[in-house]
Amino acid sequence: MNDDPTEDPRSAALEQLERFGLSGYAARTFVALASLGSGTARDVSQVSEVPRTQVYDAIDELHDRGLVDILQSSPKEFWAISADTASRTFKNELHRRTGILRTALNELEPVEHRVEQRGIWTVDGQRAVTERIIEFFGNAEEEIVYKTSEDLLTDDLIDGLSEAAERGVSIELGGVSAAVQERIRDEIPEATMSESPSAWSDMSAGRLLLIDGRKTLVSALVDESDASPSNPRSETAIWGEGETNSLVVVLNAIFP
Amino acid sequence: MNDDPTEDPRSAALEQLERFGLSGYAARTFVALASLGSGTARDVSQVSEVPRTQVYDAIDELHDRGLVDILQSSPKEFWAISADTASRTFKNELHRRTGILRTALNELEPVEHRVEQRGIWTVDGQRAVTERIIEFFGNAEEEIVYKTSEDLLTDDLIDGLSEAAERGVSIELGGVSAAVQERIRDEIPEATMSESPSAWSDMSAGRLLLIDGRKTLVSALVDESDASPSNPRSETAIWGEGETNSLVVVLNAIFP
DNA sequence: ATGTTTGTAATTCTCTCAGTGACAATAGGG
DNA sequence: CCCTATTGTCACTGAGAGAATTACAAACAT
Repeated sequence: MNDDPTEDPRSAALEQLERFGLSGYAARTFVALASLGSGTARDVSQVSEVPRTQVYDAIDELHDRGLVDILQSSPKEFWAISADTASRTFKNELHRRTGILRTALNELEPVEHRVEQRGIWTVDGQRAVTERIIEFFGNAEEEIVYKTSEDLLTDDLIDGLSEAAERGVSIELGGVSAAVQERIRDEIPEATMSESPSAWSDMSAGRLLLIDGRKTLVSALVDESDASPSNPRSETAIWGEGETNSLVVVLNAIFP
Repeated sequence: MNDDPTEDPRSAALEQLERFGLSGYAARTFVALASLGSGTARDVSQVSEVPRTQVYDAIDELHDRGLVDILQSSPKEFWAISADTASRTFKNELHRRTGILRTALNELEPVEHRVEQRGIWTVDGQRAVTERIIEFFGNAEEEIVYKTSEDLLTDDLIDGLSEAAERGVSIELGGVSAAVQERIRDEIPEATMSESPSAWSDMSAGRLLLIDGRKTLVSALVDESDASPSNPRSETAIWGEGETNSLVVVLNAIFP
């Protein structure tokens, strides 16, 4: 995946546009028009390497999406909306659609979304692990113990902790340096913090979460074979729920 | 398109998930798991009508996206993240990706994004027309004259006007009732407003925009053949730019 | 009038994904 | 311990979408 849009803007834009549902031709046509400002089918075809006869279909697709305006003349001329307007357009559409998805899924969701006592579940990927932790923060009722490698402590997570604290959940946060402790004390004054607590200091890096003594999650950072410099090394986590869950039992024993 | 997620949540969720890039099987599997909470391949297969043997691939896809966790046992058990977490996950991803797209397109964009003097451009669709108007608001330097059917005056547009007003652009807003005028005066005190100005009152509904005397846009609402109750009747607009542009000349003559 | 450019349409090819079946590994029950 | 049902993996087929090419008529310029 091309994550650095300044390095190869053309292919970065192409990738995103296609993943937003445009056909390959439509994406290439739009990128061509965006760099040209405006032009005819011929112009577009030359810089985009889309067959000229297919430019018209691509333009239809883009016009329907509101990304391109058409000048009815001969030859027809096409005009791409600005970068800012384009990303605004997408953002609006996607915002609307995540809203639809949210309510739809909430309609479907069963009342009890609880999980079995036994068993250890797996989650992979830094983003997914973070999301899962935030979800667990939201379910906490009494106590959160969270020890983390400092660079994994994103704003999302701090927000989640902060909300839990406001509900009256006691927070114990470990692994954070004195400097960051300072910053967090502003947002979550109730939290107790430590720099390198107990057994955790031994672990290379990763996270440990204990909630209400009955739900837990541990993660480790792994160097993958295809580790690219842009892509942060990925994370693997396991979690379990329930008083008798083996993972919960073990971790409760280690971190009293 | 299924726009009302409370009416048929299942198909609404399916549609959105697929448009976010999931395969049909993955989408159906996730919806099944979301209503089940958790279950085995067999369970999923029964409620989703995905062939049991394909559930595993679908789960892989979902696990990679961070939407499903896996219990390594026999039989394997699968667990869907909550509706809120799911929509959060998508929103984050899409936010990130629109950001990439924005910077990539800005890199590509030519310095002069100006359009020819002659020619009349077309835009279709309420959303696209609104976006175009906001874009034009952003380019205004001295004066905006905007007459609109009241129900088309969304918050987006008011924000755009407000920003322009802060830049020192004079605003003349027409077609708004006394009640709405009140509300707007709070946000844009500089604007002058009128209820049904000059020739505009004759037109059924639509919008008229004049910017700095050299750019203009007119729109009309059209009842389409396939007009569904959910889908608002669509809008068609034309616009032109330049002192000598024929549309600009005509409209400047009508609205002095 | 004539040659070129432009827009539309029909056609072929390719690749992804839905859908199906074979088969080995595993679990559970007698 | 053996037998049967279930589970997970793989390989295959077929249908459909989209990429790419060609043919052709209308519009335009000279």
